[in-house]
Amino acid sequence: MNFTTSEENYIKCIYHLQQETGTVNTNSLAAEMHTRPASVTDMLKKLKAKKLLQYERYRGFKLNEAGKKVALEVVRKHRLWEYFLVEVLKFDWDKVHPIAEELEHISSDELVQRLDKFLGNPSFDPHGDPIPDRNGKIPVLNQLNLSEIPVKKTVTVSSVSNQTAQMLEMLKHYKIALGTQLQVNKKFAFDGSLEIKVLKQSPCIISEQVAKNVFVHYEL
Amino acid sequence: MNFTTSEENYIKCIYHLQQETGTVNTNSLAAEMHTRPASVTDMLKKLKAKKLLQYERYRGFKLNEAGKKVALEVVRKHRLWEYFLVEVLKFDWDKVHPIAEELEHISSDELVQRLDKFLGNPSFDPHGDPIPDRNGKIPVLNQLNLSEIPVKKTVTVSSVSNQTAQMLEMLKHYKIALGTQLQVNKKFAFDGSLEIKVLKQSPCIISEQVAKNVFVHYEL
DNA sequence: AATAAAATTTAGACAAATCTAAAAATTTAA
DNA sequence: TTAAATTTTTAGATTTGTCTAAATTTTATT
Ligand SMILES: [Mn+2]
Ligand SMILES: [Mn+2]
Ligand SMILES: [Mn+2]
Ligand SMILES: [Mn+2]
Repeated sequence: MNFTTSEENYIKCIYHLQQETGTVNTNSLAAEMHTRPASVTDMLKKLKAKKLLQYERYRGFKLNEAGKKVALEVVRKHRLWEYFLVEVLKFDWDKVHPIAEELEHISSDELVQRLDKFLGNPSFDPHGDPIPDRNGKIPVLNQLNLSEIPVKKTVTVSSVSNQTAQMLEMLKHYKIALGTQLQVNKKFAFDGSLEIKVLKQSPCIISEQVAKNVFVHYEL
Repeated sequence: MNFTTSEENYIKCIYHLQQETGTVNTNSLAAEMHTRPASVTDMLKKLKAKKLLQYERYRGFKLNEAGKKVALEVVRKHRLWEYFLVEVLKFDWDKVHPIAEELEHISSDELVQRLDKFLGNPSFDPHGDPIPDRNGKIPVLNQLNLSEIPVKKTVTVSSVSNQTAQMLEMLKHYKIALGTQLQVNKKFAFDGSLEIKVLKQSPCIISEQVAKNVFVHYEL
């Protein structure tokens, strides 16, 4: 089966939303897609006709197995292209999303296979998000939230959940990127802020809001 | 100004046709685009409204300077991506056209700049066609048709004008690719066929029809 | 349980890109 | 120089994806 760019964007968006909430509703999908609820309803009918999702009117919806498979293929392409843009073409990691949003719709399967191979079958994209393999299998990483780790423990930044330009700009300022090693010096109970020490940088303070969006891993 | 995929495909196609014939007519464009004359007329109105071409109804049409500029940008992207697919991802040269036909519509200017730089600012695509530079300037190569070169002169294959799958399959069989060095041993007046000797291969005979589509260059 | 509020869908419209069939203009040829 | 053939355009539909405004259904609140 073949899908339009618009269908693929909806499918991917539904996939991300249902990862968090199980079942998805019309308004939140409309908000996420920057479109109108009526447009969402129209598209839901098409995707249901193509047997990609469970959907009863007024009842919410979620992708079935066929839908998830399509979503994972698009996610795979998106993240492989992001990896390419950052690692090969040397883009900053906060500039690649909109370009990958276009590249993910290029249809050739062989292109994806060869790109994957050329890149060395990477497991994570430049934002630390896992790249599904050709079978849709997603690598798991035992990761913790930065706000929850013990002090004085050296950890490695593995992903960032808020990927807005504002957030990424802020992380760039702190010189925090994926793979950056750091430790928490002190936790302030008053507002949940943290003093952290990034390797080779002087200590600095980050808000709880930032910390909540940074995930790290460390050896046990 | 921003253009749709469909507009870009029409513009590119008009560009190629007017290179040969000066001014283009509705039916030949429809044939080349695998569409109907009525659809061409519809698109011509849009492109004229966007001031990309000279067009009076029933009178034929051609791109103006603005239109040529757009065409050259699309051609540049197409050929850069083909170069990428062959040289970086190791696709066979006869497989890349349909993929580049999609990739050429990715809109980011910075992507094109970085891709060009990463590839080493190549001047010719895998089919030997020149790649316009960022200003739309096209490199010229002093080339001759294979059917016209003197015997026993070593020449280098520089481009192939018929790029159908059938032609490329045939050239692959003969082990002729861009950059291949060869010489003509003998010319047969009867049917215009040639005995050629490809470097490191034993001599073989090619038809006049094939030779007419192969262009070569050599030092004077 | 009745009513108000919120969420969702339907109805109807529009733009882009395509098509077929018919009309109009141009070119060719008797 | 008319008539025939060819080319091109117009008229009117269709599909996809979107929208606004109105209607419907569900959920929350008195
Ligand atoms: Mn996208
Ligand atoms: Mn990403
Ligand atoms: Mn194209
Ligand atoms: Mn080419």
